Amino acid sequence: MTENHSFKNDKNIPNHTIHRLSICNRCLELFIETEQGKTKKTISSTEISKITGINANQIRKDLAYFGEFGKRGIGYPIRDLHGTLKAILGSSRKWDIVLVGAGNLGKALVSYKGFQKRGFTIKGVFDNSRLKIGKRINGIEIYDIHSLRSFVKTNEIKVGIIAVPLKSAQKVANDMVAGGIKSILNFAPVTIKYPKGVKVNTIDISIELERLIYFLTANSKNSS
Amino acid sequence: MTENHSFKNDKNIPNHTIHRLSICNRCLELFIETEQGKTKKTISSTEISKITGINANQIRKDLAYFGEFGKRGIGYPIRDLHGTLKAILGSSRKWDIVLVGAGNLGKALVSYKGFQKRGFTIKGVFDNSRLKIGKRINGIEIYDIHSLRSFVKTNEIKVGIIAVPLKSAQKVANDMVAGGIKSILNFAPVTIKYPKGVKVNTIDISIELERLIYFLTANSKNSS
DNA sequence: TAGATTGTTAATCGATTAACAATC
DNA sequence: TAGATTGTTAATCGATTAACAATC
Repeated sequence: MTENHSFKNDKNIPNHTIHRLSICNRCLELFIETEQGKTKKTISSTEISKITGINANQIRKDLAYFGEFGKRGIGYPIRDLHGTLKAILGSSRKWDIVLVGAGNLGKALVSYKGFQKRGFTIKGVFDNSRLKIGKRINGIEIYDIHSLRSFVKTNEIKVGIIAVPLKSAQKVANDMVAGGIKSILNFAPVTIKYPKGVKVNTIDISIELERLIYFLTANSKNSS
Repeated sequence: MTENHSFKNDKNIPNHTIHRLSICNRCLELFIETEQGKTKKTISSTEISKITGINANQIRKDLAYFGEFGKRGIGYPIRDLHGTLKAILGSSRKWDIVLVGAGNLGKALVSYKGFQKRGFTIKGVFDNSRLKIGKRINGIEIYDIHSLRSFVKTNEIKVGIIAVPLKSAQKVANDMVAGGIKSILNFAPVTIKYPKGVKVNTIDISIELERLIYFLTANSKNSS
């Protein structure tokens, strides 16, 4: 069932729009599986606002960048909207990815179920430890880090995840880019340098905690 | 060696400022440990810009919200600046946290070394599985999820991490808030509802990947 | 027709970048 | 004094919110 969910994409899409649409997509997905969602045919921006926490005006605006998907006075057809969002976000396609680092975090990521759901398949896990190379986690073989570059190239992989200690993160990123990877999700707490045409998204867990902490301390001073 | 790194905090601090200062803090920390960093006494905003990738004007502006830490014509005294940043970000204090969910991700987080470095101590891990309760990961005992609320209350814990499947995430968040937790880092792919005065930061790994993917697909159309 | 809700324009708000006087 | 670099103001840019005509 390959449906056609076409959308335009001329304008300059604001940075945050994609993030919000991703959240809408996720919430819609969950909503469709509820009792209510099974029977409901359309959903309004106000209702989407309620389940996502995103301002309704903004939802309409974000969607409008890609086309007109709703009916005035009615709302958006739920299932169609979900299909469109998936198409916009590229999660209707399948994406092969590589994961570097078979430590605790790497293992957790390999067994993370959310990936399959959104069309991501881990094609190979890489590590530099003799003790790990050749073994398997979750059925996926751990390869020697030295073969990363050629593996990426021959399999034409465009997406990579870095889950190694900070000292080796930049080196891994370089290898990924050399092999042709364009999108990197980095969990190492370093600022990665990369050429134009490549995008790196760093998730630093400590930094995320620090942001929360700042809020705590700031609030204890001037409780707003 | 409890130094005094005072700073003012009257103004309304932009949202992104804290995130950027966190990155500066991390990069400065790494820089101090390099050969160059060991001897260097001061650092300019341009130099910080180079190691962080953040615009130099912005770095100066971000710092200016909290005080005057540099000398015109000279730059910022490296070690002092680092101390000030730690004080601003609250990472010079110790923070006790609880972690809920002893699955793969939970295990990875418990053994994550970055926490200690930034003053976070996991006081307890909680799970609902009979098989896990009573066992230990990394020396930290796994408690029954039912004791979460009272544990948080008696230990006056303000920070919690959610690493459970999406179906139980909201319930866990409610218990945390009921116990007095103010800051929650949530790894479950759901939008958590929470009362005023509490802050929740959700890290959804799939969504982060989707953002990268959008960039890939958008680029293949109009390669800008 | 009346009520609801979209798509879009206008108004507001906030964040980033540029520029420069102050000063080491 | 000349060069460097801060702290801060002004200019620009972008994102969010409000408002409303179009229309189901």
